[in-house]
Amino acid sequence: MEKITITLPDGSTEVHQAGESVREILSSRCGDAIASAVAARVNGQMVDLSRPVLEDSSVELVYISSTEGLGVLRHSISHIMAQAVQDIFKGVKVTIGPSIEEGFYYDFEYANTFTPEDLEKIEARMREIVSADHPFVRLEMSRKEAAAFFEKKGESYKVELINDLPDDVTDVSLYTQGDFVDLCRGPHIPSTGMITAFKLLNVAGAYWRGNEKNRMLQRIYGTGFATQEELASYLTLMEEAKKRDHRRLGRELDLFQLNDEVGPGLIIFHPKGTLLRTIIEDWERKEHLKRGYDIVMGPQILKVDLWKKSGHFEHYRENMYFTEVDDQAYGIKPMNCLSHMLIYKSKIRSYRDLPLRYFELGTVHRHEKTGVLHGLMRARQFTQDDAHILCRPDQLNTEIRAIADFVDYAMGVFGFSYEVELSTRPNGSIGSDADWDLATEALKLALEDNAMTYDINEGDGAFYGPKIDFKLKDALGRKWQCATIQCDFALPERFDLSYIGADGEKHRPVMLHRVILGAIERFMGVLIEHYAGAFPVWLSPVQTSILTVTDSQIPHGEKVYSRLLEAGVRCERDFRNEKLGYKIREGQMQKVPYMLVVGDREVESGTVSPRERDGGKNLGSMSIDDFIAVVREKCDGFE
RNA sequence: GCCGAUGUAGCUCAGCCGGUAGAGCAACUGAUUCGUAAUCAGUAGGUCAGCGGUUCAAAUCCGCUCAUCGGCUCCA
Repeated sequence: MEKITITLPDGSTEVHQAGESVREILSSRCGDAIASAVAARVNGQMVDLSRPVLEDSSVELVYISSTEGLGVLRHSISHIMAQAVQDIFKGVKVTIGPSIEEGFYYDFEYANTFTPEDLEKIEARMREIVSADHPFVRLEMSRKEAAAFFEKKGESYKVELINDLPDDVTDVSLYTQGDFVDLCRGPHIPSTGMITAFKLLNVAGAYWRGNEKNRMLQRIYGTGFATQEELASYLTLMEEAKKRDHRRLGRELDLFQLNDEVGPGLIIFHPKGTLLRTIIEDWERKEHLKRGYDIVMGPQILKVDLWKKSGHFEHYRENMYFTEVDDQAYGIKPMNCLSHMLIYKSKIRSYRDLPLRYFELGTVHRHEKTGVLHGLMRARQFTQDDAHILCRPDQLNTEIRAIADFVDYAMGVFGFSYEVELSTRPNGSIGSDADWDLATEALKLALEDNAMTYDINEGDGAFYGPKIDFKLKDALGRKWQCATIQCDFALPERFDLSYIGADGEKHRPVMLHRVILGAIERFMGVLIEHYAGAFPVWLSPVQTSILTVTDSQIPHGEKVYSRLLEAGVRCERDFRNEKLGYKIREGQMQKVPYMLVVGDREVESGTVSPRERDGGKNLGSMSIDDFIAVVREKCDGFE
């Protein structure tokens, strides 16, 4: 028997027989620990504990506590779910069932639909499979054999998957637990009995292979954890997320409404929502002016011919609204670029004039499909903090880097971290390959110059150019696309934009489309959920509320109110005939940062007693001016 | 747009096997004048999403439409 050398995580080595399984190799060494391992990593590759090791290798155990280990567990649960589903329902075909960030899913083809009651039945059957403690067994077959095997079972999706494997794949692996067999790369946990905590969550439709031209399958989502406690805390977190839902908070905090009588995807901003929005917009204008942008404004509707010229009519028509005025066809703008192009064209431009940066808080309309609408996050009318930068090719790098810095600054101000993605040329786009390459390279280079790490999203660019997307992460770790930078050679070409170079000849400028917060509506939605409605002082539409103890302090309360308004503090009065505790409770639920208690003591000394929302601390009585200073300090650097 | 679920008072929800609607909170009115998360009492509030069908009778059963929610595809 051949001997092999095994390197352990601590760097030590052992000699073993070739062909011993990972479990055999590590059992003496790791003792009890191996019982809680779900899989192993051999030379960096994830494998089953039962996998034989044939050559010199480094070997380590993978536990549920690691992200990968949890993924293995969840993936195994998805197999058990598939088994349970096929046990209970006849005529179900299996497709794919991966683990995902928060759990797992499995897609099935089934003539009937799964109901919530079915999920309970499936869960019950899964528990039986778990207690039967079936081992997960790996089988290897040639792809031909495997295809024939699944063909015979009528599992046509599996056959399709096998047939679509790259040509150089000769063998595939299958996993069985009990009498269930599935095509699968693995690895899996040793046996079904290892599972302690799982729950099926919901049923949803999903296209086969994510393509809307394909058949719609039924997807069952579930999740699993190492312990019941972790599962319970996950479910609690979901409840918390629900409480932060911006649609719910929007109503509770009286920020905005979505009304059926108005129409889907159309938002009415109430006074407080409008105030919040105005604060953000004022901040934007100031920050843009600081960075050398010019603020501009274009019309809401532009003639259809102009949209034909830009390419939007051809490439974006399904998302546009059209109208007619005096027998003339108009398109309602889904993007703000056209007016900006015409501003550029209104004069002859010199190379010395560039870059020109046109900024518009531009309201656009897009006909979004009904199924995607979602409160403020996905609306049919929204306002972008949009800008178009026209520059010389040699300025591209500096401009892109400056935008990336701007985004970085803005995310810091609002308290978000973010990730960066670069999206390349999609199908059906306009422009030459050379320009696309140039633009893509420019974006890439700027990111690298700024030392930003990024992922590449192949084929996900806009129809006119590649883009950098910034996905911000909120307090619950959810990601939202907000900022984007898009590089565009096509529109300057279509509009025949030019500048006079140092050589006295005409040259073509390059254009950057970019947003920092994205859509103000979406950004507000994200902010609401991020802060759970408890905005920092500088953003709070109501910064303070004055609470009288009894009616007799109303005159003093009014005085405080007008002093605060005058000082620019956003302020409300709660002079109702209610007990102080009642008013405080309400102010707390309305998430007002400071409540100013005004009782006889304050009247006498001409002061206020602020109570902090966060922590409920009573700051004691202070003069009105001192309180104004407290608010100003909290807003310092933002406004 | 696709798959599924849901739609009852401002909000959260109850309303069984069909017999013309109910609670809590909110609102309003009155009393109370109160010191850091809910004072008491009373009043009002519903074309049961809309339209059509079945039935002696529909919130309840059936169909269509609209909207919302969870996903898929798409996206700021």
